[in-house]
Amino acid sequence: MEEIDRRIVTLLAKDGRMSFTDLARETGLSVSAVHQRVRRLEKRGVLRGYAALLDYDAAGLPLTAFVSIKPIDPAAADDAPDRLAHLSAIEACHSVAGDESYILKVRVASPLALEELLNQIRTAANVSTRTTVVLSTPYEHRAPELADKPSEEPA
Amino acid sequence: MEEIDRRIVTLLAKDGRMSFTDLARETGLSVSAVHQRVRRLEKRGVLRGYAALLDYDAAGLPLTAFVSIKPIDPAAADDAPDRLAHLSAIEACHSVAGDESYILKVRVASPLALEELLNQIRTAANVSTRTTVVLSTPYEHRAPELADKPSEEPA
DNA sequence: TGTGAAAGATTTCGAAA
DNA sequence: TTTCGAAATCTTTCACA
Repeated sequence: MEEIDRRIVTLLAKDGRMSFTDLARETGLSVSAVHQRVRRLEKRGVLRGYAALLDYDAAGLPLTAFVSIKPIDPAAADDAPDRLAHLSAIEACHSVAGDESYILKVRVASPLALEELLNQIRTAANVSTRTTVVLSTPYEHRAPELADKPSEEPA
Repeated sequence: MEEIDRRIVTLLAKDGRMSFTDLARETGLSVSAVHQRVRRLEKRGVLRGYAALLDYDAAGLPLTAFVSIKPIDPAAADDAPDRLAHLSAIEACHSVAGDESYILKVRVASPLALEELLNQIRTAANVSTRTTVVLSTPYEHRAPELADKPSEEPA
């Protein structure tokens, strides 16, 4: 990925609705050239999609938490992500190194909803949970600074 | 926030570039009515912005980690988020309940870059760190399911 | 890969209900 | 808060360098 593509990706990471016209102006390319590059980045999977960023308080999901899970039966097949995918309160699932096997990020409406969710997680995936409640979020979803040589792999 | 707004927010959370024309069709409103609602949701802050979702491997930041931090001097002013804001590798900063005070989500290019980042975090905020490395991410950034009564507060 | 141009969609905004 | 309509912009594709 070259400089121009990195610039395009950075701009779209900051403003996912930026127009091709604006991208063209910012990059010094023609509109069609930018268009072509964006399509290529999408097809390659570098740009995975676009999303609106929400205010979760206003959206009725004011309680965020990180839930670390550990299998109760370490011998059982590890398909926790699949078993939990139907729970829409789970925004993300990361497999992690360390004592526990996954960290889930969850968003719920209330402490009661969190309690119910934890029960669902435990029974659906046969895991124990350890929950860290988020009190406030100074910042989130910041766009990264793309460095010099992101993925020099051949197509 | 009423049903239609929730529908609009949900649709934009899934596809941040959906056109007003499509939103209108999905909601049964006219294009301008949808347009006005979106603008109002943006002004109210319910829609906080739009972002492209990246493939961080392809973007050259293949290493994700959660860094929990704890102040070395518990009596010092707690301004860690401000002191860390300049580090662009930090994607998010959550104040949390529990033994540690913040959880940071970071994205870096390599283990070496992570080591350097941890040093910067420790010196910039005078904290100790505990790092959990992400091995893989089954899913992330899933759109929430907005419930019946998200924020019934008066304007 | 790049460019410019043209056709077709979309966005935006004022006025009316 | 909604709708309609028209002007301004944007998207998309094409032929060609």
